[in-house]
Amino acid sequence: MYDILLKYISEHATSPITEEGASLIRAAFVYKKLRRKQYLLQEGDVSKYLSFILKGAIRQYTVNEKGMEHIVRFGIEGWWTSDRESFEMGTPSRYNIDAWEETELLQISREKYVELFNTVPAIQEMTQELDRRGAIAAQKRIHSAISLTAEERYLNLVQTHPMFLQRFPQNMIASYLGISPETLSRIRKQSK
Amino acid sequence: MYDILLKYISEHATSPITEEGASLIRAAFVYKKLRRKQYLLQEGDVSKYLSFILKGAIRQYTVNEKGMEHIVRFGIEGWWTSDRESFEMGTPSRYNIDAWEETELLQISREKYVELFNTVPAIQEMTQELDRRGAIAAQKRIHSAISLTAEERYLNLVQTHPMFLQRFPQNMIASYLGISPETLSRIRKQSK
DNA sequence: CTGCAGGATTGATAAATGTCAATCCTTTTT
DNA sequence: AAAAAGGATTGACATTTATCAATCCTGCAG
Repeated sequence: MYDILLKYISEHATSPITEEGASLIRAAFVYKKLRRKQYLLQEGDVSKYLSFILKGAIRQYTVNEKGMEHIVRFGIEGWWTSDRESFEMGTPSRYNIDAWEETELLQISREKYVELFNTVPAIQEMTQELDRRGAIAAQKRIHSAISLTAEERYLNLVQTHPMFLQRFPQNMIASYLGISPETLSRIRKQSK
Repeated sequence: MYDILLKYISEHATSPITEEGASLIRAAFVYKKLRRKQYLLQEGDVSKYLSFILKGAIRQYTVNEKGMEHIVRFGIEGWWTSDRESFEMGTPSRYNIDAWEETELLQISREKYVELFNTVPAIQEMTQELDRRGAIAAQKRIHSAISLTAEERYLNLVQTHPMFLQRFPQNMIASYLGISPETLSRIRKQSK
């Protein structure tokens, strides 16, 4: 179970994980299983853990006054999830995170993460690598949101994250793109 | 001149900068001045430097086939600029960065940055802090783009970055918000 | 099988936003 | 002081996208 995580870390770090590092990692992460629709985080709560997704699919979203959901992030196996602001600052989150598919996680608390960060070089390197990729991806998504039409954003998603289309229903894809489900349906028909 | 940078770094790091660290920093950063409208980076070029803005105002944007500009980022004194993807990967950038006001920078190359990162703890800490803040800010901007109306996005900008409104013309603010200048003009009239 | 629940699609219509062209300001240049 | 340039505003109109309501699917629970 931890092998998947250890493999992931070493693939995203430059230095290898020592046997001791591996033990520390195994000791710090706790396994958790979520059923479909189960919350990992609810608005108003503090995001206590950073979770590595072993299997399954989750979404992070807000709910506005009118009850409309807006998905800011999807996650599937091999991705991490948490509300970073809440996790790092200890403040209540404005987001919900829940499982769309039955999901298995490995979770670590902030304290243990900081500890690992300072004792296991591969963890530090992986963090930097993920920050880098995250920053680049965020920039692209912002650019897409402000400069493309609904159809272009959809076609872009098909190119960049086709797996999302397999794993999440269309109404969630629409929410992620910032358009209504009806508009997405029409775009898809249009695009043959 | 370097004092502004050193002060900035120490304010965003936990460990203090040693005298030796300060010398290394001074040796690594090079001063550069841009006139109004001068490019710091042009689409197709590689972003060779990470720049700290001492004074002035810049924007990072794309130009599409129709010649329309879309601003993804503003920068003023105390902010950093570069196209991160291009800077880190050495790939040609899709963005332009140019000076809106006359601007003074301190620039560092990737090689020197990596070197500083590995020898000056405060640089490493500052980088982590900036990544954290950048990730949180990016998340908020994505959320704003997919879930708010044009008017709400504008009012949100007024709250979060009022200085942008002072420093950049309205057509650039509109571009940053992903709306047309006419729409922004009408929103502002509307909002009394 | 049958019925239902969760989505997806479709049509009609409304609302938001973009586009184009004219005009109005201001500030800078000559 | 006049002219030019860069923005901002306004009106008319076009286009995109949202909203609402009615079906339509399709998989699965009884």
